Amino acid sequence: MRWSRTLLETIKENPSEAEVASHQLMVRAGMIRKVAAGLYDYLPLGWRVMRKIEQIVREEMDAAGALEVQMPILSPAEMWQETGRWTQYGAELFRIKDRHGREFALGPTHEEVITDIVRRTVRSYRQLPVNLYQIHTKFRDEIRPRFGVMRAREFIMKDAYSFDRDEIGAEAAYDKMFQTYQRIFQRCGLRFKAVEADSGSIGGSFSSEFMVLAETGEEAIASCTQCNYAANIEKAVGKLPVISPEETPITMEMVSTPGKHTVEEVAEFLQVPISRLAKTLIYAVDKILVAVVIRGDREVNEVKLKNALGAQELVLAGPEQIQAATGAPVGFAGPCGLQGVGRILMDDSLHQAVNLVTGGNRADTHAQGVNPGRDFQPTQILDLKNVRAGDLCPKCSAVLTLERGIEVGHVFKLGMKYSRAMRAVFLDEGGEEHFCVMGCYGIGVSRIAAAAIEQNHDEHGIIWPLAIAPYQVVLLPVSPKDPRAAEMAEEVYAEMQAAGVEALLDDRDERAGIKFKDADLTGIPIRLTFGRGVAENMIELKRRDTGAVEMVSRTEIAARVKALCEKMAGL
RNA sequence: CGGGGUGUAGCGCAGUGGCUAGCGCACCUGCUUUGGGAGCAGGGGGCCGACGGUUCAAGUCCGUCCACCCCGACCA
Repeated sequence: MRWSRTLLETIKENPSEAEVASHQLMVRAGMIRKVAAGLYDYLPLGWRVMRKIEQIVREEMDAAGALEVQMPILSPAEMWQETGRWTQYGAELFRIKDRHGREFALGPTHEEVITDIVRRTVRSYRQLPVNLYQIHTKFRDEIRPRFGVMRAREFIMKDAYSFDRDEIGAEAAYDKMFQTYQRIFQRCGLRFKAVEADSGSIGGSFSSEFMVLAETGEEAIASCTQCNYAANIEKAVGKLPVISPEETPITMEMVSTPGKHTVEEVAEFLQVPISRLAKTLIYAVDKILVAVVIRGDREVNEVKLKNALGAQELVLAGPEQIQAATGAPVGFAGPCGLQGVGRILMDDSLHQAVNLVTGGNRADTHAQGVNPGRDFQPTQILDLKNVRAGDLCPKCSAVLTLERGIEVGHVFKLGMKYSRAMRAVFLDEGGEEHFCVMGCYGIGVSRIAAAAIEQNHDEHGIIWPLAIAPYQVVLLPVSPKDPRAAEMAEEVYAEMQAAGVEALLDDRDERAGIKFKDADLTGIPIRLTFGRGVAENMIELKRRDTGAVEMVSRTEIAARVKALCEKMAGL
């Protein structure tokens, strides 16, 4: 491709709306342009990257035996009602009505539609297992779209769904996809980590996320410094030592704590460490109030709490609800004698803890010397806290660290959630009917591009991994007025095309500085400069990643570039 | 949804209530320049987010709405 014909406009200044490097660079390099919040045009350069990523995904999915299909973006409300997700998915589901008033969803994911395909197609065990996938646009009305295509309302996703006759088959399908995903992300040149994850609104029994490690990632990951344990913070479990187990329990007594309603204020006032406090949070869960008691220095993990309660909606109770439930204003709730809630859940950080300080369920009052089991009876003791760096690994008890990541893939074991709700059944050898056992597997194609930039850039611009670069080589004649250089660039450009190398010829009538800056900004892995060396039939070859420069003779250039491409692609 | 911020040329930004709304970049023409975002000269491009109000006079003040960005979404 000739640069002058690509409608490729770069800009010098960062757009004011872009915060993170990938967003800034994608806009500056002319890859994307914002249409509205969370909606982007993919311009020619950006779209080439998407197609590169799609192609890698497609090749690996095909190699894994999956079948590509295409489902409609619109799906009828009835299907979503069958599984209950029409109401459960909430405001994130884009809904529209047709001219007759019939309701549709813009697909955020396609479990319902794929299950409908299978229930209408699969009748016999002989047709199983099957794994169907598609690559197209998904719609999610995100609370807050941000970071460019990283969290957009419309994005490109590969979604795959496996159907098996039993758990053993489903397990194998899951493992196959897990391995396939590792290959895909490796081929895309990403540094990533697979972590245990919560299944969220997709459901199912177990899931793993593939995280690209980056400071700007929206997800927090806990991982073990010794073994291979790694989990999303939503799911991660950390062990911690119990508080002073050898201390003898003292008598519980009320103390006056006027105006002290945060844990920090109470700890300071009573001169005890914050970890000695047990805070009591009152949640409103589907109209019922639930108390959660947790160590003062710890945070409740609402995903864990939701899962423990089987709840869909979870909000902290308002001041009136708290007053009604505890008899005290906000800040003085405690578990002892607490009558106004349905359940008292205690985080296991307080298991065997002694002599705690809690709220007194009376204004300006706290209780000291509180001992769980003696002074109050939790309904359940559960792990409900967020892991912190320094907690201990649940598998091997080594220290856990926290990192940040960008979720680029997620694989789920779904079980029979959808096949049962939508009656996707088959007959076995004995003529007996069974539900299909499902798995589902997503990859954020557009997010991979952003994640790759987040991991691979410098102050000059993008540094594409070769496999997903929009072009592999940029040819740069330094002076348009130098006919020998221009001519040689044209010849080499033709040779590149003949050799199957994707080349971009910078044929613009621009000064050298502009061309060099743009070559760096757009991040094309190999740059060929036709300048001073041309008189001696030499071409300068520079790698964008290492910055290494070498002079290559005119006769060897095609072979050299071809070999370097193969090396950089890891072939 | 709550809080904060911003809307002026394609992009980045100036602009005491007072003449025909500016600057840099980008764009077009010409001349010079030519290995790291050139110089000079000339030029094109604006519903100043929308609507309503105050005023002799509104980009500027007031109100309402809209869009976009950031933080938060309840940790007692």
